Amino acid sequence: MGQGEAKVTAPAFDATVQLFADRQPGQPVDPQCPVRDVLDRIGDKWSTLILGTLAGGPHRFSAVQRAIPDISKRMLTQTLRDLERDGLIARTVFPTKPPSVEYRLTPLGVTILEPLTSLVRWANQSHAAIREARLAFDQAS
Amino acid sequence: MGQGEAKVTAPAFDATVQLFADRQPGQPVDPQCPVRDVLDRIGDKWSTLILGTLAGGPHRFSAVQRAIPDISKRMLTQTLRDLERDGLIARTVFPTKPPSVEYRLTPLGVTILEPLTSLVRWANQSHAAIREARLAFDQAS
DNA sequence: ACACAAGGTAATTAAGTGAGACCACAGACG
DNA sequence: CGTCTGTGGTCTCACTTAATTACCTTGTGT
Repeated sequence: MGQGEAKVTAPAFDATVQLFADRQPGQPVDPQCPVRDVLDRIGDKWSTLILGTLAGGPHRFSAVQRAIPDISKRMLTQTLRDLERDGLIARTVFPTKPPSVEYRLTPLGVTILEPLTSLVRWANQSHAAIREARLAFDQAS
Repeated sequence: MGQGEAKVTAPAFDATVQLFADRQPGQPVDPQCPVRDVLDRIGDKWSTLILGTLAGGPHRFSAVQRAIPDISKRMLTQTLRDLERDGLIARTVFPTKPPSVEYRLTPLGVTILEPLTSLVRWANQSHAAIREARLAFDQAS
């Protein structure tokens, strides 16, 4: 075996395969390839929700927490820091009476909204089909 | 406070905000919204890599494992099952001499390639900038 | 009988996540 | 004066989930 397994069923797939980890068929995946790196970051539980919130404009710490009520302060702090470290959001401290902190998307952070929106659109469109598939799968168990 | 924080800085953001969890500003996020549901699934360590592999055509279990060498059999089995449960991939058993199993994308699974490719393209384009930002952030610690 | 491979499961361990106490600072209240 | 509130966090601990290592089952060629 090993020959003729990976038959391309549509030309559009070629581009996708090339984009994924830019590897040759049969070659191992680079563990530090951009795809894995990025998906590890935005694939967590909160990053996309925070990015989606900040897409609506700058928010203060407590404002983000109000927008996403079921996030704990610990996770909010950590996720914000991770996003800041990756250059997707910027943190600005204002020396007001009680010091307030504002978070906003950087230009780089803005650029991720497009692919993210594309994924969100797919999620909304496909959610019903996915739930059906789950139901059918669970009944056949 | 609470007023005027979420100032929209560009019209494109509106659509994004609407897509995210289809919530009103100030309203809490639905914990079961499609976005969270989908991102929980494809946001894990291996799903996207498997989808990217199967984008190149049907693969047998061991072929997927060869394509992604650093995945354990346990995770490969589980991720394949989860993707099958969600209707993104189909599992077909062939009663050959040693019974072989083939995994392939379903029509629904094919439709996720487009948004996913969009994200992968962003990852490749932005990886350098992200690594720079990380370096700068870590030096300023 | 023996090694070997495909496909999968069981048990163990590492990582992610959450709840809540605590801190520093300033101002308002009593 | 001493306490209370609000902001933007940090810290520790317990818990839930993800992920790795190690084993099992079935068939097959030698």
